[in-house]
Amino acid sequence: MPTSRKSQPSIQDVAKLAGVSLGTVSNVLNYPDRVREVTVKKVHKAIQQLGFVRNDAARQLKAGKSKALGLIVLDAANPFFSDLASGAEDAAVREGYAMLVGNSAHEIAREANYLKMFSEQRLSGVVISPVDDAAESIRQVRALGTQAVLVDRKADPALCCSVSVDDVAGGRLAVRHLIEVGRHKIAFVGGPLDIQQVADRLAGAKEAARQSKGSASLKTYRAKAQDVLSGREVGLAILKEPKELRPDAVFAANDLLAVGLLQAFAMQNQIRVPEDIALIGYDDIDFAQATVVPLSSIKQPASLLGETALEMLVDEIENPTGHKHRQITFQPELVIRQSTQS
Amino acid sequence: MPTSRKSQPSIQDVAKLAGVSLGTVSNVLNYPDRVREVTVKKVHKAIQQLGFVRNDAARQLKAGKSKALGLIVLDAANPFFSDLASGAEDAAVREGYAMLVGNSAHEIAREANYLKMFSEQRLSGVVISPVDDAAESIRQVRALGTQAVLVDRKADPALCCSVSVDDVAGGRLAVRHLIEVGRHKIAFVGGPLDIQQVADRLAGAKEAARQSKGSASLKTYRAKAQDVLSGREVGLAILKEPKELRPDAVFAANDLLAVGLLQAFAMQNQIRVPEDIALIGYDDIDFAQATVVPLSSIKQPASLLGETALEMLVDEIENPTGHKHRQITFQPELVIRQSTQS
DNA sequence: CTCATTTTTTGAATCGTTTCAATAATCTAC
DNA sequence: GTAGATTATTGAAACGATTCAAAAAATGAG
Repeated sequence: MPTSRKSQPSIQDVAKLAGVSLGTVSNVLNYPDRVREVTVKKVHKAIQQLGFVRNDAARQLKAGKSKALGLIVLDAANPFFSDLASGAEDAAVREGYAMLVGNSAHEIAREANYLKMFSEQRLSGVVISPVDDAAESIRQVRALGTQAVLVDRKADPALCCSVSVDDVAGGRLAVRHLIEVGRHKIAFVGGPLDIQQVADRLAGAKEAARQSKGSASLKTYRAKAQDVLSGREVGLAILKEPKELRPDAVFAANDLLAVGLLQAFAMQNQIRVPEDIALIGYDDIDFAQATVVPLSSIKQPASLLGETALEMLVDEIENPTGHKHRQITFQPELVIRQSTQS
Repeated sequence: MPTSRKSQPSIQDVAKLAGVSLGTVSNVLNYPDRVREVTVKKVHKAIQQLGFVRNDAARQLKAGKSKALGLIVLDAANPFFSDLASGAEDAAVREGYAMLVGNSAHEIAREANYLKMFSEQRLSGVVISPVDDAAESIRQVRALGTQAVLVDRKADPALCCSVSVDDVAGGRLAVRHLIEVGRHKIAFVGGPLDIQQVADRLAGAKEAARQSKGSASLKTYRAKAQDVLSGREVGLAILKEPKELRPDAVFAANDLLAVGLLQAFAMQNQIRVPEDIALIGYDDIDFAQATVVPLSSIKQPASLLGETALEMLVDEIENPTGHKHRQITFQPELVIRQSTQS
């Protein structure tokens, strides 16, 4: 049986073989109880024989809309976002939707590209953790009747729903904890400050430092990106500083950075964690508790974020009248492990 | 400007507004140099004004095939597969294809569901790390003219291309290394043995043990799944054994399991790694070097696997005559870190 | 067996593109 | 100024499913 080169069978072919009209085949596929049982059987047999598979493009063209949802995440390699995605995916399947995932990798062009793709495919809705503030993109997508929900980022209530975590509170929690365990020279290590999440965490950190009434200082180290490698780079830079100038505590804007810092500190064996430098991360990814020194972290309910966002999206799609945009904000949670215990 | 409820503008509407025929609009979209520049401008203006977005369903219906590829991975939460996926995605973008990713989570039903979805969407091709041997599914997808390539699993050369890593060699490398550093009572910790990768790694491990001429024994611990949690469970089970019966080395079928084992050992502080038990994992994920005790591992070129698979797929699609199925096998590599150094 | 009612089945029209042969417009050379 | 060549534009047909009003078949009541 050579791979058949001829074009694939259509509903017409099935109808002919089964000896019924094409309308009937369509009914068998979509409303089986409108069709007599003998007929259903005949049609199924023909479908089997021809290896017929529904052409989704034709179906969607007629329907005008696809029963699929999109998700665009900032960084697919970050476990925080895989968790978020899997929460969203489970919810989508539960609600009877398929789900397409795109990875913008913090690049506006890639994000735009996915949005365009999703628009062209006439998806019913999109959950997006936006690179920038995305207001314009959202408005455009909306104009096409594609609903949108922001995740991991607060939205303008006039614009759309959003599900986020209070990053300012998270930053405050982290630094307040470092101060409580007796540290004074605190460093913040974070990626580009035009990432809203990073800026917010820094703002919270600054606030906590301010509230210490001068007992704690906060210095900022810029990381190139939000990954392990960048963390390691900053770690090596800190190692190069004279001992007395080094911070005695570091708050990393996410766990990947914290892991990188830890690697650098451990690699050279010159800085002990937490004795010389206490270290706290953000996200509480699964690996945080398995690191050289188990990592304290600020926990975000990643999977719940995805799930909630998806459910708001489905509500907006299925109940367009009477839907009101809501901004849900979860509170982060401090998880203390060895890296901040003296 | 309220979210317009009326149906979206079509190429017809654009044509009318621009005062040209619909064929011309189509040409502007697809073959701009066939159209006079003034006309192009008129049309673009109309597109802008109406906020026209191409309907992909209609386009695909006409084309009969979509310029998108699919990827189905076994476990999206495993960094090995995120790396593989990102390698594949980069290659896809480079070749001018879009890419849809599905996560089968080791469940045959989910895999089948994605395959069906992909078939209905008439994707040009699919890269799949199959749950089972997938021969039947592949044949079916093929019958529809969708090309397929297996990844992380060797395929029957008569069936399709595949890109994999020699897991037997990997298992051998791991156990041989454990023996070389002086261990004798070796344990293999792995998920269900009907996962081919696990079975192969075990086979390699057994072979290495056999070659030691009785100096090393191999005991197998079954893990429920291939994740951190299951690893921790097995770790706790090992902790419960009387000291003298415990293995002095463990080979975990992947790094997630190894991380879990490490957590269990460290948590109770009763087993020192590597002094009491040497530990080696598999995959060499990014986190392996950041664990409590940096983890020795067997490195697989994850991103390269994805990239290569995708390129074979594209070759098969764009050059169907003259394409010959190939089975590429990469060799794994031993990475020694502290967890196996006495 | 007939008429009324209900259940099945039919097939033309539709969705929004792309394609392509036919036509129109423009350019070139003399 | 015009025939001939070239370039630009046109619009009907096609892709394959779904829909729905109308026709046909089955069922029921008398």
